[in-house]
Amino acid sequence: MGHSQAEKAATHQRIVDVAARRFRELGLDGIGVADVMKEAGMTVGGFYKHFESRDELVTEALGAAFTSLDAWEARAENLAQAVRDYLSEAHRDAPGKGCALGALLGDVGRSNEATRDVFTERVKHNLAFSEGLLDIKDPAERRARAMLQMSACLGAIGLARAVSDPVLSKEILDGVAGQLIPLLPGPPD
Amino acid sequence: MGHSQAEKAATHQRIVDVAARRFRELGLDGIGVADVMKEAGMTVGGFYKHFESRDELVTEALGAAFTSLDAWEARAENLAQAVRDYLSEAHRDAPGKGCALGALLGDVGRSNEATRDVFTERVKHNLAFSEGLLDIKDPAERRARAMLQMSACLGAIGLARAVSDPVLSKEILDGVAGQLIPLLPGPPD
DNA sequence: ATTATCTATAGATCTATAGATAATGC
DNA sequence: ATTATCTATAGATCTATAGATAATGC
Repeated sequence: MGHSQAEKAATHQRIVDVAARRFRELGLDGIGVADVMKEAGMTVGGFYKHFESRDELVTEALGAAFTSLDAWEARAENLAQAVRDYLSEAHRDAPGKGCALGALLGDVGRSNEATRDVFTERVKHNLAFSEGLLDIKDPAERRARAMLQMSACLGAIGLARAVSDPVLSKEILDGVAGQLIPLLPGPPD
Repeated sequence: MGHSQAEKAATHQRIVDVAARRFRELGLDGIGVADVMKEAGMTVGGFYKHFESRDELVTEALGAAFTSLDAWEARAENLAQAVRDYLSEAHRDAPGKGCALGALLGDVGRSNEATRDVFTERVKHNLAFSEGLLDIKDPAERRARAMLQMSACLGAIGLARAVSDPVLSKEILDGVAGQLIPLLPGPPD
């Protein structure tokens, strides 16, 4: 108790990291402030010295979930491999460290403006990145193609997580990846 | 009070219909038993003469949301028009009477087995229907194509609802529809 | 007699705050 | 002196149940 500014900053980061993982696993309403604090090694009372409200944690954790995934982008120059990684069983089974767009798509649609703004910025960012890698002349067509790929990946990972039949789940991952990869530029390997 | 069996059946249907609409609008955790009952014109006390638990209402309402949409299928022989209707602003803005796959995709991924089973059956049903309309020889390719279309539609409607920028939202609906429709059989109109 | 519904409430859980405690940092 | 954290709790909300009431239906 009565810790330093440096410790407070580290604590803050721990809270946000726990929330970023748990929100992706359990949904934006799936875990309460007290349990997030407990997992961060704290008790609930300290929470409001770090955040104005639970909503503020949601927006900050969503942003953190996004920036923690910038590593994906570095590897994503190979778009085909990026699609395979995205539509993998490993990603399906680890939403807590996976894509927050896919994990929280539905929740964000029912969230407040601030949360939807954070989400929207990431959608724009990812679309721009994707467009930059596509080998299509017409800008409108290129942008539409990027939107198709994003939509298909988000829908497929959501479906793969939702269906209770593991055979169907794998079929969706592989089937959609198989449909998307031929649409991409670069050497088909 | 002390109403007839016929009235009870009508009441039951009213509860399920309210829940089917509200769950799609607000998420599976977005409305409580008491509020569902109030909107159905009842008080909370009668609920457990109709359902063993809240979870039972969820599975029954999800099933009802699906069967209430069989009307779509009748009109969907024209696949291109079905995609346009699905990826329309009208559908985006009325999740309560729209596709429950799209509205509840994320929620179902975190739900219990019974709920995921109901969802899974509908996914299989819709895939089989879609495959039947596709003009592709190879069965595996035809099935994968149906999965791509479903994934893209679910992802795009989810994105269109999640982003706070209305221009981007419309762009996603139109862009993805524009990418999907040329892949469909039938006269391009 | 049975039961569909109502009012009322127990018990759990969640957000947010109050006040105490023990460190930091001027 | 300030503050980061703790314990404790107020007040709201949610699921589920108990017991009363007024109809149905044998």
